[in-house]
Amino acid sequence: MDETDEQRADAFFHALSDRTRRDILRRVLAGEHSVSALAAKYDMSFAAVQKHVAVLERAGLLTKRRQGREQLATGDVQAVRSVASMLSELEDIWRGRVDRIDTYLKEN
Amino acid sequence: MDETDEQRADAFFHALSDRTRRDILRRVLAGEHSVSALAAKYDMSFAAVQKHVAVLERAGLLTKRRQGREQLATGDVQAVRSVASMLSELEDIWRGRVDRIDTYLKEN
DNA sequence: ACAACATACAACCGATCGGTTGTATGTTGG
DNA sequence: CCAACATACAACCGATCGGTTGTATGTTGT
Repeated sequence: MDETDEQRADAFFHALSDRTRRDILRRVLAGEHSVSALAAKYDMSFAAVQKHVAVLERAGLLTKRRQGREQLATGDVQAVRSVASMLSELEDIWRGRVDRIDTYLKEN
Repeated sequence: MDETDEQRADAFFHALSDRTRRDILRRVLAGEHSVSALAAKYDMSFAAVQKHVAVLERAGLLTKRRQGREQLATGDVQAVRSVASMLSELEDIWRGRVDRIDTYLKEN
């Protein structure tokens, strides 16, 4: 967990901390959706949904590809897995199965 | 993912979205620490650290037990695992291995 | 060509966040 | 007993968040 990883973790967990964004992520993991198609599903403005998509994109949890006038969003399962691996690291710490404790907790 | 689970997810991911809180969680997963012992590790006020501990506690990521005048905090690895299982669910959606799609995405 | 559509982004607003200081309450060691 | 310690919590502050409306820019179908 270096500085860069901590920044990625900040972005990941922040992006996942909002219900609407988690719901959007589920949809785009199931398949490509345009931003407007996503916006149509929620009781909020297009701009609000567009910003949620942007947050997920900045965190690396989805990518967009342009097709004509639409922007198609797809969930990035590898990013989801790297969040999962951050949690595994926590589990490893709990198990005491940490190779170099000092990198995780600069003691004491 | 019912309403209650969504609330838990909100609390989990919000709690994990802060660096200091993730660091505290690592420490208390490795072993019990009093709130003051934790506070001593960070360049911020005791009150700030106490609030971080409270956020982790409200999310269920740690529990406290009183011993004399100290409050000893321990990380709850089961809570960490239930966050991991929320991510597995996302992976399942990506794989198309979702039993009841409608419960995840009330289409269309 | 051009009207309608899809997207992006800025400005703004109230609410929440992460930090501070100060105060109150309980616990303990000498 | 009481001074020092450990914790909790309220009030406050600037920054960020999640939402809004409005505007600009590109793309498309007819």
